[in-house]
Amino acid sequence: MLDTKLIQNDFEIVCEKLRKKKVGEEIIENLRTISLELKSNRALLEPLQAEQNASSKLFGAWAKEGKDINELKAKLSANKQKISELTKIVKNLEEKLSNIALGIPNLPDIDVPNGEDENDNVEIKKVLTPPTFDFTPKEHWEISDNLIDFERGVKLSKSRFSVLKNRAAKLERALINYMLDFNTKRGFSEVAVPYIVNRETLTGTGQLPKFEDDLFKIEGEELFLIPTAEVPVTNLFRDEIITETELPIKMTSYTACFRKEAGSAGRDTRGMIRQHQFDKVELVCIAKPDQSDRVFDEMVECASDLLTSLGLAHRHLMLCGGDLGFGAAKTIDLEVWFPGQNRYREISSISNTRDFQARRAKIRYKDGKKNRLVNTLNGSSLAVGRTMIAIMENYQRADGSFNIPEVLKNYM
RNA sequence: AGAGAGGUGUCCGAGUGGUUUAAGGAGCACGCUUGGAAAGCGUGUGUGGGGCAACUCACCGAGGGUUCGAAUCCCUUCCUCUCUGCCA
Repeated sequence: MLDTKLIQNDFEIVCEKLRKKKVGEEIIENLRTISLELKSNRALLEPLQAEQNASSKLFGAWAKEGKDINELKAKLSANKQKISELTKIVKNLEEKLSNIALGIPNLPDIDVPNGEDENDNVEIKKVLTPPTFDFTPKEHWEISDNLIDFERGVKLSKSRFSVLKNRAAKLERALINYMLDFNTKRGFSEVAVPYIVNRETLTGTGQLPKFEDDLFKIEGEELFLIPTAEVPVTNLFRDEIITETELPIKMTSYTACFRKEAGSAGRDTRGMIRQHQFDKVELVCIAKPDQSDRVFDEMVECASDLLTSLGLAHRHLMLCGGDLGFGAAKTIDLEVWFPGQNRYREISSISNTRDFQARRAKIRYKDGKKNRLVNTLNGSSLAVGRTMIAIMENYQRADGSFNIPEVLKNYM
């Protein structure tokens, strides 16, 4: 959520920044109008409430002394009417305001490049060189004939579900353990969290109210399957005031993730790239505003080094404004090389949301006497399924089998 | 799932219609004291909004209602605990 004071006072700057994210000015204008209207109505309401409070106190005293209270009572009744009318107006405006405010995306950082979509993302650097083959490299589903069972995944559930067998199942498990250990050594403490969360939790991180269609909802309950560990882990601190000395808090968490992939019909239907259920090891950090850039770099480095340690060639991309997610002020994607597809594909996405989620989720820290909003950051380290198929493709041999990276051998 | 009890600030906890303007305690911060610390004493200390400020409004799980006035009474709902049932 954006700071309504910022919208009231620096309207032009907010519009300018949101243009990068392709948000129309009418929405911001509307938000500003309502917030100003709310402010003026509150200014009318509050003196009435003050009077009501004071007079009601008098009422008690007078009644005790046996004074005549009929006139006072009439006055207070009339005042009560006015208060209830104004309260209705104020409540209504508050609701309107929050409905609009919760649907407006975060402002991008100044160094975020302009651009329409993923084609305008800016490559920052490449790490490692893609391997060369003396045969035509295959795609992962050609390599993994007996290891990933797509047909039975569909039988059990529906399309975009799969079953891992034997060495693939074991590799998946090895990767989760390896990733968690790697992150823990970098100072991220491990947490295990629920996979089913409520509406408040999803509103805190920004998935709701706007993106309900992307979520699996539990029938008959106000509960949803998590689309990423970012949701429960960030919300660990919802409605809390953190002691300043505890910051930054750096966490890592393995969870399954569930996404409807509502908008991606027809994309990546073949193979394991885009599934309704997938495993991911996530990094989540809570930091003071002046720490968050440093923490962001640490997270990018952690995920990138993890890929390097697995011998996987990858590149860093700075997302342009048009491709930036709803809550992100700044995002760096890591894309790993897939020889079978002959291209780089996303395997990690690291974002700084600044105080966008913190304002929604009311995550604050004590700065001397003042409570201030923290910055929250999240990033994958890494998407496990995609890492597994990247290993299959990059370590494949001519006979259709594949090797296991050296660092994983102790985990297999 | 059924029955009972309960949800008050960072924590514990008092509070069944009118100085609650949320007591008291712990913790925390600062000061005094001390060679230093502890203890002791003093002061400060909930959240959110408006205002340069004095100050002011709202908030006692959430949402409605009754009343001139609600933490307190009524309704709805969520959650926690205990017992019973079920279950890995």
